Amino acid sequence: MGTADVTEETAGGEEKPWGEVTPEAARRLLVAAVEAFAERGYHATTTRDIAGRAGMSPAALYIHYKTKEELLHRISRIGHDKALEILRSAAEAEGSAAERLSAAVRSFVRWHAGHHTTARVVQYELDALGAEHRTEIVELRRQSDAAVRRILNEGVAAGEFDVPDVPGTTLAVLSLCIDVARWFNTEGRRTPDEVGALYADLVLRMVGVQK
Amino acid sequence: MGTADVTEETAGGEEKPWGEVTPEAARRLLVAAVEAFAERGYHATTTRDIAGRAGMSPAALYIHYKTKEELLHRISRIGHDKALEILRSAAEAEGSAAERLSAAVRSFVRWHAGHHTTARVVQYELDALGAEHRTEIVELRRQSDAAVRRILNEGVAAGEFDVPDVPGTTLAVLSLCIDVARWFNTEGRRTPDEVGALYADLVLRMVGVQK
DNA sequence: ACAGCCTCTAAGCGCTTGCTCACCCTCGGG
DNA sequence: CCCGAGGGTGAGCAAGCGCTTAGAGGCTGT
Repeated sequence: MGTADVTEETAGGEEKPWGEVTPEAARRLLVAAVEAFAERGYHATTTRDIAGRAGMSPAALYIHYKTKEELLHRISRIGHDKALEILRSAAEAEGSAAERLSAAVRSFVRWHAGHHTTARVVQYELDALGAEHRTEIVELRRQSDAAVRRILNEGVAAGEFDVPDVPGTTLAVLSLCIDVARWFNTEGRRTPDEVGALYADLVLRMVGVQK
Repeated sequence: MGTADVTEETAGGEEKPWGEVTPEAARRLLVAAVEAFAERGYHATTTRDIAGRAGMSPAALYIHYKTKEELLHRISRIGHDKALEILRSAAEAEGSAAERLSAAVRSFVRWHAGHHTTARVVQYELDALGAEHRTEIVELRRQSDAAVRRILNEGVAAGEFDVPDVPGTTLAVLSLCIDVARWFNTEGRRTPDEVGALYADLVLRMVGVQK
């Protein structure tokens, strides 16, 4: 089955939300689930609600997904993959540590703001996953942590950053970015780009870079 | 069995865990609910689970609380009151803006780490409240926002801080502090005091204060 | 044409949920 | 001694839950 790669790079303009989910009906169900989970939370969402949003009968869900938890897992997995990829591609680019940190925070935050419904599910419904699926996802988060910590360490080694507590600052930077998914609102006055720029600036200050 | 052994005293203030909840049985139920909500979330917690943790039958809950949602409201209200009071007393103290900001962040974070089970319910189960209760709580959060923004504005006016975007930075500071409740773990290697100190330092850097 | 397959539905099963109700216990004041 | 009041319980109700099953409908290849 699975054709592969999850990576569909958002080049410049177009963006197809969940293109990698292949049977069209399965994609509709998944999109409906993301909306419902983000709005009411996993446990408060019923399978009937998901199917209803997708314009299908409750039973249709079980043709494409074994359980409601599998739906959450798929969402969480794809979302984490995408978030991690975004972080990494910025972190592994060329340039000074300050430039890479700035780019990583900017794009990571922009994703959390722009896809805040998905991000909310991805970041805040982790406990609803079964034990096995959860450990799989936790491993992905460890990799996000490692990516950020690496930039900080390199910045310190190069004398660019002044960071007394690298693990603690790594935690704080990621926490700051992730929490964007909680408060960001499309009707608010800031665009994802603006929040990304603001946060990149704030994080550079946290590591002692003057502008 | 359960004696009132839960007394965690924070030096510097008279504080009994949930002393203001008056019938003893009601207090036990509320403490049980905080634990359960923090562990599994509001919607995944059953009234039977809460009653069971308090050593009572499921029906006992309804002698002291009209609904499960009222329990959440009581917890949320008391928790927000306490968090806001902690923020305010630091914010309205004497001293420079930098000193007050540092103290506010330190104590706010310390509370979120030390009482992370309560804080998790208070900060992340807001959507589970009914409409009326939610707007009441949202007003309290607006006041937290105002308290922090005031310090930032005063610091900028006094020339202590360099903050281009005061509302945005206010949001970021509060977001950073609040998210502590999500990741903090008692078994981790940091104490609430250490996290508070680290975060106070990071926030001072965010507003452009050199140490 | 039609068999084989996949998608989707109507109906519903077994179970759990939030919550209720009739009744029992304990206890202080006459 | 009885009394009434209020905290507590066992049993259980109506509703809603995740999920299953039997079968209808519509493609495709021969």
